[in-house]
Amino acid sequence: MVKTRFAPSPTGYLHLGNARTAIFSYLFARHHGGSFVLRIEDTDRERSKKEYEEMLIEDLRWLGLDWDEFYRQSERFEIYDQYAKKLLETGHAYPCFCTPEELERERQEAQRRGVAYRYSGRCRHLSPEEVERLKREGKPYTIRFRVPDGRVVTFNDLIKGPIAISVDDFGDFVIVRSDGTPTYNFVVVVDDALTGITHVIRGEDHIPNTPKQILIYEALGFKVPEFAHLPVILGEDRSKLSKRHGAVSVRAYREEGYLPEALFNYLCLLGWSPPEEGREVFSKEELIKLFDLKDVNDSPAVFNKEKLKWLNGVYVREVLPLEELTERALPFLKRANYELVEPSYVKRVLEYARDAFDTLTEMVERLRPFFVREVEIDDELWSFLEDEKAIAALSALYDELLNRKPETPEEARKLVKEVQKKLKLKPPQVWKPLRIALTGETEGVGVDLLLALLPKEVLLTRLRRVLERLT
RNA sequence: GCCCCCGUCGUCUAGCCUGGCCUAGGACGCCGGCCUUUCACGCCGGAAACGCGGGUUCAAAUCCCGCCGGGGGUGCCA
Repeated sequence: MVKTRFAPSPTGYLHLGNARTAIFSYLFARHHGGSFVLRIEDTDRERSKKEYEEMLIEDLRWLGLDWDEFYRQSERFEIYDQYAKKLLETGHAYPCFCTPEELERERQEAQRRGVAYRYSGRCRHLSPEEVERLKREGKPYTIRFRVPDGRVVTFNDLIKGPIAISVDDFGDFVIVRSDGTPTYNFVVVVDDALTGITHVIRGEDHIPNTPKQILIYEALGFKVPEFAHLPVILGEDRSKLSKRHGAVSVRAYREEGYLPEALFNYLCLLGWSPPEEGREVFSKEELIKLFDLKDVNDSPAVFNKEKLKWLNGVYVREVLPLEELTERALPFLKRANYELVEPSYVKRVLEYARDAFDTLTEMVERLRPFFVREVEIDDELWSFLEDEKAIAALSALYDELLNRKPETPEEARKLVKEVQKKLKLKPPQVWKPLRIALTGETEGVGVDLLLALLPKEVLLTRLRRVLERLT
């Protein structure tokens, strides 16, 4: 059975790149009817924070992911100890008493000579007696993995194809720190092996780690899983997507009024393409059905906010059921402190005006005239209203609305047209002042919608205030 | 420096494995038009790419080599 995992470290918000990795791992597992594990990689106790872990989980859930198993590495230290001991016993690892200062010197020396740095292996050959003596003296030590000489580790990456890396590129590496905590390359193997992960799907920045991990798998007698390394997500300048590029956390997009379904869908389009050409809008269920690692592109993708915005708009106006869209919209309208935020009313407005915005924060702006009681009109716009014809049109409209409030946009257009004809005006001569009177803007959603949807008394109040000031 | 990965329109991508169907297809964005009470939405149309140089071949985006460019790694971070 297929089993994948997503293993974030709780050191910050859920990054878009990690979110995509999580999504691909999730889709792959679900596609194969397998299971998906969430593992918190908090072995670095300095940087790991409980709050981050909570936000990570919340964001993952918000995106629509669910998992079958959950655990923290910080709860499994005894297990790692056990395996470290085993490596020590079998000679695959050894204690290293080199101090950070000594290692730093080695590193600088290597750099000065222009050669690749790798640990010298100085502690490799300490006799058991020496080790005992140093330990008794209380000298702190790390545990290093003994990398076999001259080996070339190969693996067949499911996305990149065959990869071969010589162990000459790295020296014996630390698997247990001097404070007794295990390091990433070690625990990742123990956990993946013990929990039966069949496919390790992660970012391509982990490719250099893979041979180290394969050596540990072998030393411990574990079965080596399949690996799939996803190309990274880039910013506009083609460097790895980071804070410098603006909003890069799932949280930020959530707060900006993006829908989880759209973000999920968009992230999938970054690097993966559907087998059937020409379609880009997919539900999670469809993605589970269609997703395959063989359709993942092996070159990095630039994150394009414009396209995400467009796709979000597609979800807003076409995909989400009206009921659902209303639910999502309400918190945003409430947060804006609008007065006319009543669910059934909001639903009715969205029914007609959902094609006017791409994101929910954009909605808050664009649909403002529907939800506030009164609108402000800038001085410069008054000049358009201080016009004989405009005044005539507005007062005629006001009189009509008094006893004939239109219930649909069609009725509204009919009513305005009658007034326009009667006063012998051109359409814009009545629509434009009416728009300004009702919204304080020169552009925006259809005025017919406002006439049909806005409560009668709100409509009349706005017109009355304008007319009072004009006459 | 060394190691690894990558290189099709501005961007996401299809095509590459299994050369000819590619006059290189789709999408976002951009430009123009239509619709229209405005802005959008929608519809129609357009500009826009095989990094460079060598091979192999009747034929190369597709296969091979070199170069250039970009990215990542090089920790007692993950």
